[in-house]
Amino acid sequence: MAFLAVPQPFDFELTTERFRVFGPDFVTLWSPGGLHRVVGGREVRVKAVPGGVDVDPLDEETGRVVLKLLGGEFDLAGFEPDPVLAPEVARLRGFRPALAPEPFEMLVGAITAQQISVKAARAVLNRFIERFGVRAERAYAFPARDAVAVASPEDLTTIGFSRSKARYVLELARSDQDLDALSSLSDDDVKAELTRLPGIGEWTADWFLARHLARPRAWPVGDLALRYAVSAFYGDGRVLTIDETRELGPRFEPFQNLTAHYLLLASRNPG
DNA sequence: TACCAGGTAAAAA
DNA sequence: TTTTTACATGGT
Repeated sequence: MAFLAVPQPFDFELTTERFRVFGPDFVTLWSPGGLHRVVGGREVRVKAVPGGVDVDPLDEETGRVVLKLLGGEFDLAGFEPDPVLAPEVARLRGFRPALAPEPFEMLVGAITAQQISVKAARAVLNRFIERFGVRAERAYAFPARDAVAVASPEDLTTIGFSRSKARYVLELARSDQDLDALSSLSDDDVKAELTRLPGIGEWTADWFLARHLARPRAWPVGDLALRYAVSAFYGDGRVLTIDETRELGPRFEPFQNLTAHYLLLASRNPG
């Protein structure tokens, strides 16, 4: 049991909302007592305390993972939201976009969520985690890339992946792409590298920039929920097209990522 | 019961 | 080059 400071402002309940509202996440498992996650093979419990979180057990790697998970690297204090969004940012003060700490986890999660509802995707992904991941106490470690690489397409289609997605996940696991090395590239270069892989289009690459690398200007215009949210705040009554949503991006410069996350959270949680 | 949901690639026009 | 279609599951 040890205190880990989180940059202020920080609201634990708002930040962890996405680990509850779409159904349980077996890898980042929410319970009334706090968040459970496996780090380095050990289960860690994270709960809110004033000024940050209590982490048990806490070591250097765990601190790094938990801070990333809770969006600690976003510069919320320096966030200057668009005037239309400002009241929502004030209402939802302390919300930090929760990040996927590992790149493979981010990409498999995004592939799973392509086209289908987040709740449907969550059910499929949890079966994948049960099948290929390792359980500690309550939470599972996300399946290791080499454990997935030796799976068969049928292993994945049985769980609920489409044949296409089964191939995307297997080719990603077996690809020689160094996913950790992507963090040193520019936004455009990350997208160029990722979209060379089968099944990774602009939407998936944009969310990788947004929810794994925390790039300030990530703006996932292909995302249907984001288009609905943008349309609700900036539209004229109809749903904006992808191109129209893209054209609004510069208005939020350089806070596109935070803007997208606040728009989505505000839309899910109307005032 | 249908229909749609935080896309992508391949086929068809 | 642009438009259309197949895909799989879970919630409403």
